[in-house]
Amino acid sequence: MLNKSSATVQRKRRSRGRPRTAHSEDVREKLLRAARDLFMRYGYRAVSSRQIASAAGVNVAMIRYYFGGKPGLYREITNAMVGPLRAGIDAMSAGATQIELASLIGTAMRMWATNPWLPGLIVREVLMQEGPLRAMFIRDFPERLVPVLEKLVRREMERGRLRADLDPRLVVLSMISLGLFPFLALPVTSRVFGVRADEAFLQHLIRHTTDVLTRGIAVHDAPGSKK
Amino acid sequence: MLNKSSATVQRKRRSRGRPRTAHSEDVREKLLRAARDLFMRYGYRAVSSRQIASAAGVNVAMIRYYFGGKPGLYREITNAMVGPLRAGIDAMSAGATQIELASLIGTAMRMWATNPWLPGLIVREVLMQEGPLRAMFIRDFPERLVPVLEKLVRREMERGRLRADLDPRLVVLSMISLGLFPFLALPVTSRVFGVRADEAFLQHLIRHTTDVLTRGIAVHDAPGSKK
DNA sequence: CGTCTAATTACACGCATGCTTAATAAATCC
DNA sequence: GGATTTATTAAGCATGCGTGTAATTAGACG
Repeated sequence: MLNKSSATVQRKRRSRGRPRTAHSEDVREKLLRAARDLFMRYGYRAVSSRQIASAAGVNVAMIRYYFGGKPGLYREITNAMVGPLRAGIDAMSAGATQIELASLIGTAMRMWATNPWLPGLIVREVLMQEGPLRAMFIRDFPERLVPVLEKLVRREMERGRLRADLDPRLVVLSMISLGLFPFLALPVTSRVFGVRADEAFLQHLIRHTTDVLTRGIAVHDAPGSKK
Repeated sequence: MLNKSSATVQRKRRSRGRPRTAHSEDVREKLLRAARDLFMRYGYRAVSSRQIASAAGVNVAMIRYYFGGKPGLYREITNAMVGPLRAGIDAMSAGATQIELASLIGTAMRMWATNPWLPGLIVREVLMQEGPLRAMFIRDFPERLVPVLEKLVRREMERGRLRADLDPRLVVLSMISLGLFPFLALPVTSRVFGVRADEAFLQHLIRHTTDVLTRGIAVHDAPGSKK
């Protein structure tokens, strides 16, 4: 009878107040998950609150209710993703004396492979002019990481393990370039290079990268000794 | 007398119709310049038509008048910037037999230094999910450039100039990483690494990069000969 | 049972966006 | 010199944005 009154609709529209079964944390969690996916794929500005809410299947106002607003949601997500990385840098900064340069790149690359959103997030926030947290990111990453790496490189040079005729700062830059860019390019790489981004490829890539880098910056003192 | 009528204002507001002195191409040019600066700095989505018009000092409607709309303006700009690069790739694809791999990176790096917006533009359009021209960019760049480079690398391997135990596709990836990323990072690099982005630094960077790359991927057949 | 709190919805506000249109005036043409 | 074309402006349109807010309801507490 095409009844459009509100009394008998009861289709998919949820009624107004508090829901019957209390699944409180559920909404918060769903919002976080949807927002993480969208923000990491398209960036902060390109994703709207309504898009996030729609993807999470909840009302828009819940963003304000749980996170205070769109920036609060973004901050929550970035903090969660970036915390372990920051901790890693700090740990490296503390015990920098017993770290092997060659294994460091493998560690970093494993980090990118485990958290595939991180390279894009860092590049978007740090290198492009985008993102509302740029200053924080720059303070957290390049300004903390680069001096540690530079000191490491200089130490290895003094010990005669790295070519001393190279500019240590540019060696650091090359390390970051080789270690980070392939993961930035991964979505395109898999199509253009015809490779699959699986564990086997990751091992292959790490071996290749460390190989190319070390045979470039390592001193060739005894070229015929180790094959 | 606080006269607010339109007859005697005559301040900065231009009168409605066609301007007295015909500076027709001027407006078009000013729009292109302003749009190029803004688009390259902040990306397509983050820049509004009104921002561009305001920066160019012209009316918003002129964007539609001259370019049909915001996408038309963007297309015009990207085409102009990307044309020479595309031509370069095609030329390389044609006469790929007499190209030296080592000098190629220097050429590319000089290209980035001359057109500082290009690396950011390419990364934004190709690697991130952003940008309305992503498909076109992918077809124009990685899908055209990568096979050419790969063939070049394989040829150099067959000639015994490059290590044959490396994966040619990953060598190409490393070349692109080392050649492109430093220019992506340039705005941050200059602050974090404490360097100035001048001609001297460019030469230094090119020398360093080719050095690191070639001593990594080149065959060490006569290690003691050239010191 | 009455009150209070937590969780959720619908709605609307003000603003910015890209785009369109009508009006207008100089330049040009026949 | 009247008609047409070209270049420009102001105003407005629909849409989408982030954010508020009042209403509503289930559960908790006394």
